Amino acid sequence: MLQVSVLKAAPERVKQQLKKKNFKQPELVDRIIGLDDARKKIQAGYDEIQSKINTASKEIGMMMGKGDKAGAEAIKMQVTAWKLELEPLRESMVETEKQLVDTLILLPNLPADEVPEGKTPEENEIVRTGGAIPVLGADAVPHWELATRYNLINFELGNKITGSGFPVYIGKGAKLQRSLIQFFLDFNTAAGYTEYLPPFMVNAESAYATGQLPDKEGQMYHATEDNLYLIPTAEVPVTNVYRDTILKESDFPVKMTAYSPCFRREAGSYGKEVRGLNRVHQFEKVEIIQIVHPEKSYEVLEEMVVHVEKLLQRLELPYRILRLCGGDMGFASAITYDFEVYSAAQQRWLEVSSVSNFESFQSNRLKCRFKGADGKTQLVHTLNGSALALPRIVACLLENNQTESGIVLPKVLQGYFGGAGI
RNA sequence: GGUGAGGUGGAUGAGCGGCUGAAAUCAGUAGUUUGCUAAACUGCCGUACGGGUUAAACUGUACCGCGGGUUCGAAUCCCGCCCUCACCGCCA
Repeated sequence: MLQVSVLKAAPERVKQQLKKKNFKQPELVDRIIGLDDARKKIQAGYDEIQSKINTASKEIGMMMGKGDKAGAEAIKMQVTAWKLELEPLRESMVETEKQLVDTLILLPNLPADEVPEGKTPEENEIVRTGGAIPVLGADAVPHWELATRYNLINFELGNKITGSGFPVYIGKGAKLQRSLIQFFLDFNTAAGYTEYLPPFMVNAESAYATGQLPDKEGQMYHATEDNLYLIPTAEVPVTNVYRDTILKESDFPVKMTAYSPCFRREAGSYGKEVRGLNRVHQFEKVEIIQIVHPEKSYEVLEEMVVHVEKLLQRLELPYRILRLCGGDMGFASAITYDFEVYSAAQQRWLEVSSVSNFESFQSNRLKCRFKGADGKTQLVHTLNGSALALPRIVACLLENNQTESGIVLPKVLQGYFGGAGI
């Protein structure tokens, strides 16, 4: 959620920025400013009357103490009259405030200056690429066939137990998952991230604070009996560690990493987009999160991008880093870098990580602030990224490293896996 | 699932209709002092939205889990909800 003060400081510039994000109702900016002004005016009137009532009530107390019953009664009459004036003001204040928040919540975060213009994924900017795209033999097959051939993943079994999009990992397939998780967590903690193992379900308050509610309600599985949501990413529980807190500058940077399964309903997908591991309802992911001083967030963003890049290099996978264009970015993000790895058998790029700076958009709802050197509290900046999401990494590892005699794993995984390949 | 207790500022915890935005202690912070380590003493130390100021000072309102109610006046009384803890039952 944006701060009203940001809109007020430069409404026209905000509208321009919203346009870049492909937001269709820039007029809401003026509406919000109007509502805020109205709210202030109403509150000023309300406060004034309330102040008179408070003063009068104290007088009554003193008169009663002195035994001046008649005097007290006279003031009581006056207070009753004021209270009648107060009621409509209170109603319109609550109503205006509700409208203000309801409208403000519709505005996406503003894109950073370096975010490219554009509306579709085709307009994303390729920042750099790395690794070599392997040349596969004519008999190369996609990962879902390899998974079956070596009995690593059973998709049909998942259908039986739960439903489509819930793959069952078996034997070496399961161990590969565990190896990757272990490797990622080790790599992240070595870089100074503190490991968390968070709850995999969250309450509505937490889901709201990180922005999953109300925007993406349909995306999450909801256990209605207990009103809890299955997390779509570890970002939700882990970022909420710092909900309603005021940090000191010396607490920066807060660096957290967490493994979790992620649950996503992913309505509306179809065809080869969802084949095999390309898109599933439950998958494993290791997330990195930082909470930092606002002046440092872009520096930290670069650091996180390099960190994720190193992971891909260690895995020896061909990758590319995209800077998303305004129209393709997420609602809460000020800038996002997507990481894609090349799936050699499917001959397409698959997204495996997304690193974003939310600036103060998330911390505003999260109420995560810090007290600066000047003694003023202000909002922190939050950033997060996947490091990494497993399914598509597994897809590429299988496809790109397939040989006639089996699948060769990158060196970095061999120790974790307990073998050179499958 | 049953029974009981309770939710107060960063923490512990007092207050149980007006003198309480809230004692005290601890932590934090600024300073004084003693030769260091350390201790003692003194001041400061909640958040949000307003007014005010170059900036402060100062000042209005709200907030003692959340939402209602009673009252001239509520942290304090009443109702509903949420949550936590303890014991019992069940269970990994």
